[in-house]
Amino acid sequence: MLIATFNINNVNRRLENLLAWMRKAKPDVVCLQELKAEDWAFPADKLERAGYGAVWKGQKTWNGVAILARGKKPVLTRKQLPGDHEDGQARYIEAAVNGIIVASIYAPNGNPQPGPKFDYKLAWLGRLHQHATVLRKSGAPIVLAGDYNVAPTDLDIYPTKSWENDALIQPESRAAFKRLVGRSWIDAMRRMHPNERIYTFWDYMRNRWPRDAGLRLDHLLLSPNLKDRLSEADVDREVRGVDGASDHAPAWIRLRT
DNA sequence: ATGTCTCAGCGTCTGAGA
Repeated sequence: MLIATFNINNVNRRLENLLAWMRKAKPDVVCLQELKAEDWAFPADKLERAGYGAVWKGQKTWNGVAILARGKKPVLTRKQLPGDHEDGQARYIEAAVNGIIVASIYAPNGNPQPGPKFDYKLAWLGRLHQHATVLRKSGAPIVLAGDYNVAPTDLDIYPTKSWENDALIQPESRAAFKRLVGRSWIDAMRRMHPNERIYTFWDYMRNRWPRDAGLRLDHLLLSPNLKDRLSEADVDREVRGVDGASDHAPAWIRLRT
């Protein structure tokens, strides 16, 4: 079973890119982030025609997350992260697919830092940690996939000083991610490629794609009971190079059935 | 400070967010 995460950066603007990649990669499950569409504007009919059922949580202009499943509709279990009733941002959706609980995650960017947006990012990652623990203790197999907006270590960013003050690599951001992963969750990409520089995001600015000046921000965390099923993990980098591409590429894992 | 891209709105540019 192939499970992918893809920050699409506007699902309607880039629907043709998404469908072209899906025809080629044939993922069983796709977690999407940054839909940038309200619920009514989500292209469910077109995805259905491509063979995928979907659950989604949209929002006007910003954020928005979805889970797609080939040949079936995911069974929705949650549409928001617990822990803050005031939080109306569409950054979390969770569903059961093929016996696995899958979450599509879009963590806050957190810039500029320091400031309220950075505080919100750290608090949000803390809430995710709490909820991830609840999920893990349920004993179900779980995949937490999405854009965490954290490059966990210096191996997850090209050698540079340009991002020194950016929320994506601050020690507090990295510590929050590390706490979440803890000793239980498996960072699937790192498990399969312990020492490689692997990126999932290349900023539009400053020629960063042609220079391969990327960051690894999109992660698939597996609950420990999925350890022996993980057979492959990679990034479909070429997707970043096509016309009208998102600034992220799809990251994916393969699980033995 | 800049670079890129996109969208919304007191709109054919500007500010905001990533």
